[in-house]
Amino acid sequence: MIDNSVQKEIIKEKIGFLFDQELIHEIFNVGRIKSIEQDAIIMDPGEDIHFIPFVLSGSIKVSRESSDGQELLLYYIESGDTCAMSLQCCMRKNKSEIKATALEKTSLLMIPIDYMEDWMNRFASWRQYILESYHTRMIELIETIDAIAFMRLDERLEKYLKDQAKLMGKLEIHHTHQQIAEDLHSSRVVISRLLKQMEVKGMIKLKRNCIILDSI
Amino acid sequence: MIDNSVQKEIIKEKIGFLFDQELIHEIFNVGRIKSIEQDAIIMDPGEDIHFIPFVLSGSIKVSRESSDGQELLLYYIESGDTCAMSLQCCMRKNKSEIKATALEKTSLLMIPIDYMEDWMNRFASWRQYILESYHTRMIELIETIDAIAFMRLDERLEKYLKDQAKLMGKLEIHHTHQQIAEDLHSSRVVISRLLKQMEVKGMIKLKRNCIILDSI
DNA sequence: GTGATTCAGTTACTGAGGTTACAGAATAGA
DNA sequence: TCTATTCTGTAACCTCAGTAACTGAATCAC
Repeated sequence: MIDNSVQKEIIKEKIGFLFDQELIHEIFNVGRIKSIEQDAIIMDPGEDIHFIPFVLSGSIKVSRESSDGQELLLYYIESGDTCAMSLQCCMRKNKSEIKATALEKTSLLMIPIDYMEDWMNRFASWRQYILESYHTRMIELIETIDAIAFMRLDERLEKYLKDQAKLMGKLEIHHTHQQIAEDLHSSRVVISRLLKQMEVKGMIKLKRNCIILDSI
Repeated sequence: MIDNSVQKEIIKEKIGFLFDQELIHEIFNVGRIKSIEQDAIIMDPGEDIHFIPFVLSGSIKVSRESSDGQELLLYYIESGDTCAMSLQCCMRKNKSEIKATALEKTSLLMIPIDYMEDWMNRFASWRQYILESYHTRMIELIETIDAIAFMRLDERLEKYLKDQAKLMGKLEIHHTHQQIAEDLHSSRVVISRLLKQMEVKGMIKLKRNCIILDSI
């Protein structure tokens, strides 16, 4: 139960406008706040899911892992959003299909899955939110498919850097080439090569652990 | 309105077990049956959506088109299923993001979008169905991402042929190499090359307009 | 049947991106 | 300060898949 008034204010600010008053009260009653450190793994493929996480602050990276441990970034979840995949997984008590990692220090509102079905039946605003959430993720998955199917790696890299900059709200990106290679499911050498080309073209500046964009 | 008793029987058989009696009656009242010829385009990117289609018989191929007209197969919709993408598109009166084509002679039950929100509020079985539909499509999209990100083209081709055979219920696949190339977003020459390799390995037999699988 | 069209087979070539290997720069830790 | 570790740059090489070009086989239209 959330009885800290500061936390209540944060919840109201981040997701309050989405739901009716009654639902907000129930959220206060059953929700828990959880703080996540940067780079902590929130969810892993095959894990059981018992809570629905709402992002109050910070951001989450959702990625897919192949059987032999290779990764691919699917989409980000920002403040006010939830992880649509967990919703139905929860309702069927399924395993997770994806991996979720905190991109920065992140604060989550955790709702036990037992309330999902009840809220689905009682609150139109909840239904609306869940449906929109699903829809947004579908669109983002399709965007990801567009990228890997139709774009060359240099274009995907450029998009990745810009997306990352937008998400974090600054032009410096603090990632190693290795990390970027994993997100794009490529290799470090190739990413270094392409980044160097972008630097020569004057699009970015390269430092150790840091890429500085010219513009978004 | 559906007053043909044969049609009613078909609907009951295909989707009746999913919904309560009252909802079935409403479906009879507002639904229309539409017959689609093989290869007919049911939906195109950018098109307005006014109806939700349920597949009663036949099957539908859903694909994504890039800006310059290249295609990529996303997933199939079989009897008893609906097109999740259209659901939310409808509710927000959005445009389609995808292209849907009939794989064979297909019979659709068309529901005007105006009933969506009302049914969402009134029928738990409808909510359940819609959520499951979204979830299934998400899983399939992720499977598609797995394929294009982690698999080589020869593996994808093999999977494609087997999926196609399962879907149509027979080992002969009546496609030209060109069609397969489009679905997999590759080129005809490459597909011909890989198919020939599969034939040499004894996995398939090749005829004009027809590929015969050894097994599924 | 005959010509036109569509489909499939094949060769030669190209290029994007992955791999291996190594070296030097930056940083952390003692 | 000295050493160990991590990160980046670069070169040489390889492979998968795409492209262009041409051929013959199958099928269609008349």
